[in-house]
Amino acid sequence: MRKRPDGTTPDPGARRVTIEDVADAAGVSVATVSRALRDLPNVAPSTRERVRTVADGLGYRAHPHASRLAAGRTMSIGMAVPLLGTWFHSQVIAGAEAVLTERGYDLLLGAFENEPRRQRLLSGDDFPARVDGLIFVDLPITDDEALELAASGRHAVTIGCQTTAFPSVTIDNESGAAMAARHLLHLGHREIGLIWAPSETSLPFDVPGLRRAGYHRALREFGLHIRPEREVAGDFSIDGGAEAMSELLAAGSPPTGVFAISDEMGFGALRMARDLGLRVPEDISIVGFDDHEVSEVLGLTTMRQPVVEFGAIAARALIARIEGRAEQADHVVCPTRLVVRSTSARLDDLA
Amino acid sequence: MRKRPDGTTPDPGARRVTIEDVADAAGVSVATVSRALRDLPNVAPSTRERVRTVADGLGYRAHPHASRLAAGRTMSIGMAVPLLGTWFHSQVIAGAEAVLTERGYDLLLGAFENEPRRQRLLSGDDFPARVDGLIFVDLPITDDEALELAASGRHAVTIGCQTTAFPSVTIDNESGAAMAARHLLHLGHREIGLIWAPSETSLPFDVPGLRRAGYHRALREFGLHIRPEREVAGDFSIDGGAEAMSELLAAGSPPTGVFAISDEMGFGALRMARDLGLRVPEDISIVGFDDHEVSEVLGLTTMRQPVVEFGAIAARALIARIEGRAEQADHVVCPTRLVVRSTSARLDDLA
DNA sequence: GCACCCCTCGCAAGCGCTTACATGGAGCTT
DNA sequence: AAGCTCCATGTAAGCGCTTGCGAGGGGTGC
Repeated sequence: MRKRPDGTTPDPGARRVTIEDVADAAGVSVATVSRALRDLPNVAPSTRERVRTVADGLGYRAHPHASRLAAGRTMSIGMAVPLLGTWFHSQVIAGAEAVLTERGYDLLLGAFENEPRRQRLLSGDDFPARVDGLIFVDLPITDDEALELAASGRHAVTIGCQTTAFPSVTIDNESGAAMAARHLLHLGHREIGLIWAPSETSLPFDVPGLRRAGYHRALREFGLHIRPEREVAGDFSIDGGAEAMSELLAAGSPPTGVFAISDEMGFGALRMARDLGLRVPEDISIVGFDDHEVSEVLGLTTMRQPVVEFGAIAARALIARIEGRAEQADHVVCPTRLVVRSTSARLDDLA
Repeated sequence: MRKRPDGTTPDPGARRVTIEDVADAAGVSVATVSRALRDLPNVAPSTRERVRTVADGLGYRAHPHASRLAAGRTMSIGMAVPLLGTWFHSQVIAGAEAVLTERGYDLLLGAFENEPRRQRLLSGDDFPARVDGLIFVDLPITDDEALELAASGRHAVTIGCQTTAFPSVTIDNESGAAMAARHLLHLGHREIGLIWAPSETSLPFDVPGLRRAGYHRALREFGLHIRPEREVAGDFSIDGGAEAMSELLAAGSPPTGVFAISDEMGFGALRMARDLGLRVPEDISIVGFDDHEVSEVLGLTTMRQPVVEFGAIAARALIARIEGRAEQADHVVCPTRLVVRSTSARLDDLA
């Protein structure tokens, strides 16, 4: 049994194999073991091989916290999302996880549903301190906050928003939304409602705001003017979409087409329209944004965005930064694409 | 500037406030700081207060890896799920995260889409070594594996399956499924198809197998006999459900009611039925299992299970174990409940 | 055959925190 | 007033790994 300086005897069951055990068994120093196992130079091939064999035989694995402490690297990255459990964020997380795991990084997850938690995730000495890098998903972060974080030596990548301090992966929300609205316009619709969400922030990358701007752009292109009563903001959810739809339909002259800035809101809108006795698309057309996996089932016309890719691209860019390569473009803008299904139809087809 | 034994000068920007800085500033030893900040006994109230103030002023936070190394605790728990990005698992994760965060634990996420990764998540010296406890979601784990993990001093809770070694949170899959099938039977259906998934394992808590058994039980209760050609196993996904449905409908005498063992498979079944020109529920009834958030939109009749709760209950039980309390019941079986919507109707109503 | 290199490897000082044990003074007991 | 107990602190040895520095040894060039 291994002696310990403090004289205690470690629990035999719980004792883990340490680098020292490997060193003893291989007849070399711990330093050599460390170097051999991590493919560092200056280790004779034969030694490296022997150490590897011994380590495998003993089932040795470096104690994560110890190596992290000593090396200053954690081999884990932190991911901050506004909400866990939503389709969009799950997909992004899944995309990132696949890449991270493959590269040997662990994924530490955090949600910032309130301001204290947001602070914590941004506070250089807390959450960011325990990981090698961060992926912020739709995190409202000012340029100053980002610069401060960067100045303290942290690596990060943002998804869905953009700062000057870090790489980002986004889509062109405005163009995408314009394309969605144009789809309705091309189908002959002129009374087009918007279901969006309140802009939570005044930051320049406010997603709902950008999509609304795209909708405006398309309307203007067709010489229509913006009618505020045609725009209803709701909760970014199915129920939010349903409520917004009901409000939209309660108006004097209800729209013949509706653009919902997320598929989930679109789902709610669809349900509400049908609950109110409208046929979709015969009486009203609905277009969403995301291409949620269920959209196909519902036949929802939508703008597809490569959600899983967001996570994967961000993870790759982050790792590249951490490992000192900066191969990736700083700001990746992913393509979006209209997927026409059965919730949108020509105005002429109206009964 | 703080001197370092090795003579180097740390990057001023990156230097973090250490416990030593606090000790110096407060005029006490690091030991006292450590004790004061962690509410350990044997610290004079006045000292504790002073240390706290100084620490706050300096913005001190214990370096996570250092304290973990020294204390042996990580204040983080690991969660292993088969897949990231599915609705079910996202919900479970969300439920766990909320509890964990509130209690100050971090969430380390891992997926075990293949066997090497499963091994890694179970290997006492790897993933489990870096956390204080584990939550396994639908992880195929044998009793032996669980006992071995427990013997090496690890804490864990399983969701969706059960071992003798750890607490668990599950539902009564068989009864739930029987209830779903009975719903169709009560509506007068006698030709009932099953869309299930291949049992990946021979473990006793095989979910698809249990749900299938429940379906069998209900049929038997009604004096019907099991017809293997009425059971199609598919991928646990929308497309899997669609394919299974198409196979079911291709048979000579198609069923008038179908029980899909997950809502997502139910979605696919629904889509396929409609694509093939069938009206639901007029021509065929469909019942799912889960109560996915989109099920309401689609009107899918289903068995609801408290998915978010799974995560929350597991997290609480795990923390109780870790912190030496064992207040929670060992094996929690959550209730399920039939939610009748519009995809199921009386057989009489058939045209 | 000698000086010089380069390579492999060991030594030991950390990384920042926790904690067993030692210390010393204040307050009590008798 | 001597002897104890108890509590607040300090001291220092780890936790297990990484890494700068130096040492020794075999090769190479002239």
